[in-house]
Amino acid sequence: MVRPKPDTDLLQFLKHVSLDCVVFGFHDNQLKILLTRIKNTELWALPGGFVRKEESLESAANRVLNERTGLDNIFLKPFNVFGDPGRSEKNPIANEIIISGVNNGLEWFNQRFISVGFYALVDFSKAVPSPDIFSDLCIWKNLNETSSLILDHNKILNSALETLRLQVNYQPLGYNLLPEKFTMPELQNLYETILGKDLDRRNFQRRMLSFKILNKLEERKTGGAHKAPFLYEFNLQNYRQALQNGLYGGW
Amino acid sequence: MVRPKPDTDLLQFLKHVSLDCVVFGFHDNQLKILLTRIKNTELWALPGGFVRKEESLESAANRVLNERTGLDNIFLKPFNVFGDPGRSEKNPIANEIIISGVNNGLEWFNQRFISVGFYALVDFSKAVPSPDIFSDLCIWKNLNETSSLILDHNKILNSALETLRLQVNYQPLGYNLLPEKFTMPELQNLYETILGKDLDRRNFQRRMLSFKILNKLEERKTGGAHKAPFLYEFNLQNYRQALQNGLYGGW
DNA sequence: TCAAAAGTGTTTGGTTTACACCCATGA
DNA sequence: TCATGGGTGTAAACCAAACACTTTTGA
Repeated sequence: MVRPKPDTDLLQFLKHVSLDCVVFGFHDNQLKILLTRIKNTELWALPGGFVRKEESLESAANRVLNERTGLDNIFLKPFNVFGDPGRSEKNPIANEIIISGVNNGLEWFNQRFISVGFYALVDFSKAVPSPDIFSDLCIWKNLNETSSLILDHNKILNSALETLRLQVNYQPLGYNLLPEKFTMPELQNLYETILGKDLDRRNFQRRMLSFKILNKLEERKTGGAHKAPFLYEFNLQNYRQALQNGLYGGW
Repeated sequence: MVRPKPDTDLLQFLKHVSLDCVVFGFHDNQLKILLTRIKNTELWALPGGFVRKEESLESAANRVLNERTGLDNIFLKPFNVFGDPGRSEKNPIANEIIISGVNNGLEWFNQRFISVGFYALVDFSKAVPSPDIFSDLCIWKNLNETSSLILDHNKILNSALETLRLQVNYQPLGYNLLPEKFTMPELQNLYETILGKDLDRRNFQRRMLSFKILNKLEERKTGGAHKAPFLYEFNLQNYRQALQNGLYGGW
């Protein structure tokens, strides 16, 4: 097997094209975003990368996310393109590049980039974040801790959030963001967090169950205070089917 | 004023990046798509183009569409990115390029392209289609006449259609696709065409009016057979407001 | 034993659906 | 004059919002 050249050989990538990933996870009743901290700085960025000359965009995104999370077969979708001239000017990574002496690094990062934004949904409990060669840290942040990212990454993040909200009835959010087994309150909390509003506990449950996309398990989630809630899992077959038409309704 | 260099100078554009436009119009109760026919062939393509080095993606799309339709301020949105390796191999335009002797043309068209797909909504009655330098014809086609486009343009078209259907409650489709004054049956027909199913005439009208986004005019549309229907126009202020939350409902 | 979370059920009111009826127009 | 399309109205079915009561649990 031929080992891929290391990422420091920038000539293997398409010029002018990059990708940025907004990786969503859910933990402690909070929507989390995966961020990297650029080496020798306090600056935060979305995980991103470039596209190899013989690689599809989706493969590139998968590769990048695999490197950042250790996961395979991540659920991801392109949601927008960011291509304003000047958007990638003064990229702080360029400084890091100079320091680490990557070949043609400065020239590369001074290009104008058209960046394809992907959003990804991952199981928080399974992801193992790890930084790339430009960063010294890669961790989950709460949404309210993402206020000043580099370049136009806040714009990209907001665009992803907007897409997530619009597609809440058309994408398998719960399936990808929650562990295999979860409780109804956890699922509700996820929806409340994404939609940014409270939902009635009883109506939510009735509605969710009416979709016939959940299997109720015998087990309950013990350990927490208060009454132990039942565990559910997704009925994948019915779920995919139901999403074809959208989980109709305006929450 | 400095005149822009002619399009035959390909070096003024970003490498590896292109854009393809799915332009929708509505006429004779049919959804129409703008297509170009490649010179010296019977091959049809979506209108497309490249991105100047100092130009935003949106400006590039606007420029291309202005050239193809004569219209300014066209409603357009990026809806997807198409970047599979090989998608732009064997581009039939390359032959045309050889014939017309464009500088570096063959090399240019043999690149791998990441193409940004835009969909546009235009008033059929106002657009004046005209071909680009690679085509000898630019005309409206019905959806059912678009079966074998070049490269992956059918895939792009289908993706645009899917987006249109998903966004039917969130985008000002009627406002951009219909003339200023239109009848309720025309509006209904537009929705039926996009959604691909029949709607009840009376319920459609009640619902549309309940959104408060239409001004009913005194005039009626005369000339057709049968009872003359009233004309309406959009109440732009209310329309924009209403679209913020989506025209709730599952048709 | 009590506050807080979770399971289950019911009432109510608005919305959507499925219709019926009348009017206008050109063939 | 009549078939067809358009304007207006209504009853029934359905669904979603609001709310009550009971059960379980750890502090």
